[in-house]
Amino acid sequence: MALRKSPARTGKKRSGRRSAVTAVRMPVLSDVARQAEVSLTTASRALDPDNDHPVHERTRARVQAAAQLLSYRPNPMARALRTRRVPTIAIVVHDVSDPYFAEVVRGATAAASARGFLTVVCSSDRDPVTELRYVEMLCLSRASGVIFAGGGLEEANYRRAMSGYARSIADYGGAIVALAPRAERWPAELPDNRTGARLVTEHLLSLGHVDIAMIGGPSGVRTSRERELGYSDAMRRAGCRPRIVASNFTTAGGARATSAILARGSPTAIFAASDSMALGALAQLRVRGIRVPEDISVAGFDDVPGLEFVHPNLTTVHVPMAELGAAGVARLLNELDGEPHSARVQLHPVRLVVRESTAPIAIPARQRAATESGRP
Amino acid sequence: MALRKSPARTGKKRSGRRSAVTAVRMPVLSDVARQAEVSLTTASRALDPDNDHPVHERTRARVQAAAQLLSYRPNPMARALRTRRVPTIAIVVHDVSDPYFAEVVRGATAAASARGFLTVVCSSDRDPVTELRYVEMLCLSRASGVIFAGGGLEEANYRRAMSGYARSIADYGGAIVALAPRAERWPAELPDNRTGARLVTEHLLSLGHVDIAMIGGPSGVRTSRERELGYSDAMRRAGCRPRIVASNFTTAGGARATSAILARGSPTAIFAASDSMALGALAQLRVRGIRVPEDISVAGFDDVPGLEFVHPNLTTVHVPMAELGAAGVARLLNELDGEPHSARVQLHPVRLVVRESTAPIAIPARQRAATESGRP
DNA sequence: ATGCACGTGGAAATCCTTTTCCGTCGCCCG
DNA sequence: CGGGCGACGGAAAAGGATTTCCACGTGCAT
Repeated sequence: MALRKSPARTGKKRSGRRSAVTAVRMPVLSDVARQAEVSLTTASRALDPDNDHPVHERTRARVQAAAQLLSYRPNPMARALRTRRVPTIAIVVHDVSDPYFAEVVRGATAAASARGFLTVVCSSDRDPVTELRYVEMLCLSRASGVIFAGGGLEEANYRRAMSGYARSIADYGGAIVALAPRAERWPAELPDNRTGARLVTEHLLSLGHVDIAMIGGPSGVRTSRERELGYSDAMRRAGCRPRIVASNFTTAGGARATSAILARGSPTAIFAASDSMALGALAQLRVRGIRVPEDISVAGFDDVPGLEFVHPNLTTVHVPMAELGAAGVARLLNELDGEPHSARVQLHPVRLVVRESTAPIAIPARQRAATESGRP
Repeated sequence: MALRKSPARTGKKRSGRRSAVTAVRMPVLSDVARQAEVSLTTASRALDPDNDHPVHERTRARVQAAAQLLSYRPNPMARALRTRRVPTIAIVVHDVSDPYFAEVVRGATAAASARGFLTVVCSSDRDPVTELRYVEMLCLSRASGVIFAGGGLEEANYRRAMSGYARSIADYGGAIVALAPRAERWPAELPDNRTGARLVTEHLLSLGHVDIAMIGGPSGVRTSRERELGYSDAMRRAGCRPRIVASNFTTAGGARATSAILARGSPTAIFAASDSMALGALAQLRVRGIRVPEDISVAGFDDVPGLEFVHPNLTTVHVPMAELGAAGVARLLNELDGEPHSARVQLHPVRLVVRESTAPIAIPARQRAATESGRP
């Protein structure tokens, strides 16, 4: 927990370097007030639409004209100091270059910027310490809200620290929203992971597959668990035995997991808990000369952008990533405004997208016999 | 240019919601001063390693102990108000979900966070208006520095507005760094685009290709121009006629450009000015049943992560994206510290990465005859 | 006429840190 | 011994907006 003191040097060494031609000083509120011949107070009130103190319409117009004339913009730092909150929304992701998070971030920043909020993207690179450091920074700088795009850890120290920060954020009036299932009981906008996994699995089952292996996410991550649950449910309901090997949501991990699966007997279908891993599976199968979908069907999860350019086009579950990000921002703003909140967790529907990588099972006689007798 | 007034509502409506158990107020500097029995001034000086005012070692120790005891952290907003600068670095990209920018951002955020800076990622979605809006926000909030990861526009209004903001940033002591070639004469850390393009082209030429088409970037973007120049140079030096169709750096654009190229006669090799576009080319060639590299060789540019999982593995030019981001941060911090700056533009070497998508030309007799007689 | 409410506007406190300017003390030197 | 200087510490201003009181008039009711 020992954090570095305050490492951010603000470049104070060089103080005399500003451009020679002294630019006209940016106007401040008092300039506006003087120009409009009112007091600071009135100027502030006239310019703040949310302020409910009555200001005569004539006065307000005068002030606004003055502000316009001087092209005044309030100083965000002074405002932040006084209101004890900065109008920025932070998005904490595990990895910016993961296309899933990239999409979420895209949706969130667009929504935030449309409402005049800057967004800070913090990428923890899947390191809990880095993540906690970020969250502390955010606490200190009084970010209006924090959106956790990725799941949390179950580890005790992590959870304790995180709940401390969460309390502190709530104390100063900030809000928190999660976009992935977490142990903490925060407001959440979540994809319907379980249903999605059930849908893919049922799709594969309906194609005649029985031996369907799953590449799961890291254990201890709830998203993994939910997707695995959906898969297991469907499998068991169909009377098939689930078979999961854990991986880490990366393409390389997907490739490795595929090797592991093949080492223990080739299934006829592989369901990866994320598209990245499915891509790894595809690559691994190709180097082994196993055809998809002729020999093995492959399905992913997420429907990250660009999938239409991989071959074969991946069957997957569409998760509305950008929409999730935008919903997170909207939710955050609602919470900040103290509006009567909807249900704590809001589930976003997902849908199965069948493309080329899944096909009806080609049943060699040998294998049919095996599956029929193999389950007494 | 008309920007919305000050849309960031800071949630003032709900003011009485803070948690019932009044959390212990975060300690402020005066608490530390009282605890250590020194004045505010001394406390501030004792805690600031950069301050050169002498403080007795004993006093400093006492203050630091007090700060430790109270677990004091300076309030970033008050500090920012006073120093007129916030310790955040903004990275302006065209598109967060573009893997090229994602990598740059990853490198930059890692470097920045290691130095205690938060990074703001601003994604303009290739819209100049959005980009300008962001830059204005950054100006107002006095970001220490702005890194432009993408290129700028040549359009007059854009350039005028941008140079205004740049001046304003310089005025308050902020710094600007570019990671792509721009018209503005800012400090820059750039990939050696021209050499890279020359290298790929020479590679293709050395494989016997003569009819090499290039998929370029948008015209008016300097990165496009440089890469096109490297290609044209090499082509002309080899006595071959360059042939460029402009696209937009996206995968879809690459696919479209490929169609356009094929419509005007099939080359034996295609060089795309970015990997995204090369991926589009690969996809397009596949749907047309054209084999890579047997029928047509394809090369890209950037070496974005994950390329090892596409088939065939793409020959490309490796651009050190994360390194570029990190270098940008380092450069920015140097500028802020007013250190004697190195050359204004620092070129980062790139290197050719030959993989599977390029191969020696398979010369049908017909074609050889054509190329030999076709150029008198 | 006195009191009260209301609409309007202002003075000053507040947020918290950094920095400028000054004062004190001890010590050395001419 | 007076003056100057260096080391150290403090009071107060600055930074710019928001917000809490308070004041002043006007109109109305008592």
